Amino acid sequence: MAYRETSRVRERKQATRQAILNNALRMLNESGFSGLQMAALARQCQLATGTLYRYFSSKEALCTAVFEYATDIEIGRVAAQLQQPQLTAPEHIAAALTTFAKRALRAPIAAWALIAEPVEPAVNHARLRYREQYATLFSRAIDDGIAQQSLPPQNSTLSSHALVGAIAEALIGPLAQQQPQHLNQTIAAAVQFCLQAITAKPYPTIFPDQEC
Amino acid sequence: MAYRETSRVRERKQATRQAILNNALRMLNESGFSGLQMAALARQCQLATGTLYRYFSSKEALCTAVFEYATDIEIGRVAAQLQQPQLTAPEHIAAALTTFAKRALRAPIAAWALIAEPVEPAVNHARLRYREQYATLFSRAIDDGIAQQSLPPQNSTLSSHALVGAIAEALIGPLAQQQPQHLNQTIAAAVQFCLQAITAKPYPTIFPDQEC
DNA sequence: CCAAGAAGTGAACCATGATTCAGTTCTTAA
DNA sequence: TTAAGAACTGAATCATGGTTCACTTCTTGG
Repeated sequence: MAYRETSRVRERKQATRQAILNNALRMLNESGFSGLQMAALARQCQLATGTLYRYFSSKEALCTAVFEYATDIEIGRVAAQLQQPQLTAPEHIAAALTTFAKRALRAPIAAWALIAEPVEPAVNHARLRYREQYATLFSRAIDDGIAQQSLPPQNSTLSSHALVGAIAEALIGPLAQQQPQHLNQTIAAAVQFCLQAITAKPYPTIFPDQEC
Repeated sequence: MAYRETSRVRERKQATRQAILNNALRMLNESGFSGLQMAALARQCQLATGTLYRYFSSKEALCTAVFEYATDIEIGRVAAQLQQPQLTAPEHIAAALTTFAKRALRAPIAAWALIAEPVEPAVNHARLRYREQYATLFSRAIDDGIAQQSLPPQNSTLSSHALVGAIAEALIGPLAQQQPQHLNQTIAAAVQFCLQAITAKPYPTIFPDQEC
């Protein structure tokens, strides 16, 4: 035997892998998963198509990796807001939602790709984990608030999902096309909407038992 | 000349067109737009593939028509709840959100297709109209509530989008997998969340001016 | 320097699924 | 009954885009 992988090679491969992910993330920002094509990606990376398959066994695997890579970044930013010392739970949540919203507006296509674009089953598992992570982050913050009595008792899991949904829909959809100078107000209003939902005293349950 | 379209033929064509839409809607319910394939649809309709193209110029046109057909049904149901006499605005909205939620849970794939599945540009225009219609319905109801003082002043457009987003995310995502016997409670909780958001007295604006 | 083993290449291949079109069948008015 | 004009058919065609693989180039221990 005459060849054995050395650390120099290992690092170069690691760098290539990272470059692939970075380029894929850029493409994700430009056109979502559906615009992420193997041939185009290879060109971006100055690699041959086949080479991509030495790093990822399939497009699905690549997408999953990109998804997780992007996710880790996003989740990290939001988590950081929730960990600032000296803030109450509502303040934490307001800060986190604002970060979520600002980042989503800055990279709307990627945000949509992470949140809503339908993808292969394997990528969808990654998405479920992503949502789960958000849900966990927010629901933990809500539970903290309940414990320290800065928030009223509530189903924190449901609230956390609803929070993310409200922000996402309010910002990603048609409203996101509006003038940039109004965006901050829109974000503030959406955050306010969310805070009202979680801080208000329980609204008497209305459950019209209609058929539908 | 010996042939001229008669009303009998016109009606038969109309029926065929409707049958295509109905079958397409059923397929949409089973597997979303991505599972809506021309050959399979033709088989369902007992027609040849080519015949579909006599009724719709392309798959995109067909999808758009199906989208609008499905949309009209959904919007109609929600609108009906908002028009019940003798109810206050919060009651109207609770009823409408409940209907929205129940229907979404009964046909989750179609709901996801209408709300989130990425589609051709033309279909996307239809989706924007769809969201716009929802937004209009709810924002009008909110405006009514503000006028009759059953709701506090607020940005009704934003609130309406956030309402739909909160319900959709709370119900379409992971939560929808839960046991059916808990669904009603989940719906009630999500509706309560929404009502708290729109009925609460304004929460002092927090707008952390962080970078993100 | 050499040979073994990897990594890299990209044109060819393949799968999927929309679209077409030449031929067939149906409908109608004369 | 007949012929003009539609409507219908479905196999063939086309487009897209992921995946493969025979071949070339690089890396490394001896």
